Amino acid sequence: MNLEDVARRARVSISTVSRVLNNTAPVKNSTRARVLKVVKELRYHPNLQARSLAGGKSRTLGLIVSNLENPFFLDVFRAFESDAHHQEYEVLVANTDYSPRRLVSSAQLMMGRRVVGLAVIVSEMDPSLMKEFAELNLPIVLYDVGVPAKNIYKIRVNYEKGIRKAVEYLHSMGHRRMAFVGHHTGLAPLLDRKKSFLNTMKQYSGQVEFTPAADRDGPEGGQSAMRHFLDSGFKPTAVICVNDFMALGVLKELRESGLRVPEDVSVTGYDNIRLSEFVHPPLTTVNIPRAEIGHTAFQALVPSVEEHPSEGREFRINPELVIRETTGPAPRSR
Amino acid sequence: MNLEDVARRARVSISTVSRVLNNTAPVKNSTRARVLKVVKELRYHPNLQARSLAGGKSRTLGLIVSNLENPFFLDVFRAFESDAHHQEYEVLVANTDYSPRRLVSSAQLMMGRRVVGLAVIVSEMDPSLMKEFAELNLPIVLYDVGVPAKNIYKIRVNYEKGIRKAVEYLHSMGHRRMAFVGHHTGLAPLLDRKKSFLNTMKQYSGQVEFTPAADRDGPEGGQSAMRHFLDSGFKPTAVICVNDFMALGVLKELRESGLRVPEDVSVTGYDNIRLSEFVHPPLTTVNIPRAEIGHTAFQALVPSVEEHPSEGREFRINPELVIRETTGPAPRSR
DNA sequence: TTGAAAGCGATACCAC
DNA sequence: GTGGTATCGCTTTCAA
Repeated sequence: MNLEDVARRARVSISTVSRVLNNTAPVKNSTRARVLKVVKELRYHPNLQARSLAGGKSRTLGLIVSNLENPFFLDVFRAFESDAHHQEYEVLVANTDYSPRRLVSSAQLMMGRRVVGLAVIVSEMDPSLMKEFAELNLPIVLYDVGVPAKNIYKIRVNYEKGIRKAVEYLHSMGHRRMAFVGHHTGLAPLLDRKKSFLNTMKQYSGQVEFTPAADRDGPEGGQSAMRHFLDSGFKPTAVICVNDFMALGVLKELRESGLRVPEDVSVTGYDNIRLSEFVHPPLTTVNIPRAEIGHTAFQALVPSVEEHPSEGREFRINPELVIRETTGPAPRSR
Repeated sequence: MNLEDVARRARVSISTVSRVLNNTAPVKNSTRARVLKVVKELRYHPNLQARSLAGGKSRTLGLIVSNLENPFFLDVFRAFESDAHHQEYEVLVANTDYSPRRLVSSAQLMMGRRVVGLAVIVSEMDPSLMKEFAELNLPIVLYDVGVPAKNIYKIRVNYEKGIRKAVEYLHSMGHRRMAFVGHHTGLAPLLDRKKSFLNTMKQYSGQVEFTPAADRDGPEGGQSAMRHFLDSGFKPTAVICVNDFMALGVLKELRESGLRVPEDVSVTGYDNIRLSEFVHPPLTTVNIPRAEIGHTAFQALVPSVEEHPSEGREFRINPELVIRETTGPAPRSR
């Protein structure tokens, strides 16, 4: 069903139908009513594809994330989507599961859909895609990764600072044997996080032992990474997790191994997802303002009239340590 | 940039470009190569809106859920999306936050996008929308709600049976004071769940006290509902939650009130989300096969060639009790 | 194997 | 106020 069907039935031209549907020009009240009536009767829904093709616009934004299952990304998505809806934008979401291949195909889908702005909140990357982004004439927001360009706005978290805060805190509590649980260390941003840990630890070289391990993102991955440490014989008194989602699994494995948290082992997460308060014990973590990231991304893509048209091309976040109950003094001995 | 730009540069007609892009007719190898080269150089991405407009098709499916934050829906989504991608379908997701208004607008968006199939996995409903669904000429999958019609496939969970299993189990463990934690009891399917609880309890009338409470979906809602019980003076020995997500909050509130689980209070969830194994103690719950729901929904919308074209118009799920560690014998006294 | 031209369902500009 | 029509970027006959 299309405009013509409605027009015929309402005994007007398609132009008029279009006008009443879009309020794009004055229409006599009686005809407007007639058209509206037919629209309702026919349950007519305008073809949005055709509309944006003809109009040349699209009010559609794209959002690509690495893992929707991880509440971190979900929270960013929700803030972004909420802003978008308030301004009558529609958002297309894509999930990559940390796969560069899927990142590329998602981006291509978005471009094919002619989104008017694209937020890429991922950890993986593809060099050629990056180059394409920079050459594109489309506002883009990049998180964690990416080249600079006039159409590209960046959101960065000073991840290292957060890690350092966690490590220093643990060290001050007497911990001298620490482990790092990460995932996808093949991906640059995630590798950097591991390096942040390693670098920070080197400051204590000689007095502190440390080692990293990696597994899938998620509780299962965290659990299996923790099991790896336990099996390997390296028994840390503190475990630093790359994110809260994995920390959930670390806590479980510890519990099942008969180790108490924080008496025997301290654990820290990263992100401060809401779940981190609902596990037991409540998780010590590093806060990253996910909603703010979502809002900022939206702002960068859709510069509001009131606000200054994005002065800076970059938004930096300083993470804060949130001390709860999974951390405590190092045990006397092991 | 469009087909014409590519065509001009490759010195062929747009028809030819279209042909190589879609493999829709034989093209001389040399010209094909030339076209492909230009496509790459120009970083050309076909306009998908135009494509589906011209083609009349769309390979896009719609999925509407009530609350993506609740892992139940996320799991359904992931299974659905995974199947879709394997068959080169794209999926549009919408989240309603249990709002019938948002359900209607999401559905309208999907219809405007001309999806070729729509899965509606929600608890809220709108009568007029339902009627429209039934009149539509579009395959639709409904979960938990809905009218019958030839284009409508239904997925139903025998929710009551699950509740009954939980209640009977708890009763057999000596529990005589039980509470039910739900959310959005204004919505029919959710109200039904509460009623299931109430009805089941009536069988034990005289010997068992019981009461329901409701709050938002999610851990915070669960916590606040549990606090309500505690404050009200009705101190249940067992708490049955409408879903695992809320149970997370119930566990927390109990812990913070100094009540032990399951020694002082038993708790059951519903859904068997993966997180239910990662909380402490691991949650006793009722399993609902979320992935199966996602797969079934996809199958119903996109009948595969091999399978029989969906014989039944309905798929029923029998939930199973999964006993873990949040349930135990009722305490001697309180 | 390739090109020309007729739609697809809207918007928007130009007349009347 | 309202109608006619070019146009958006593509697919799909139909000819050549």
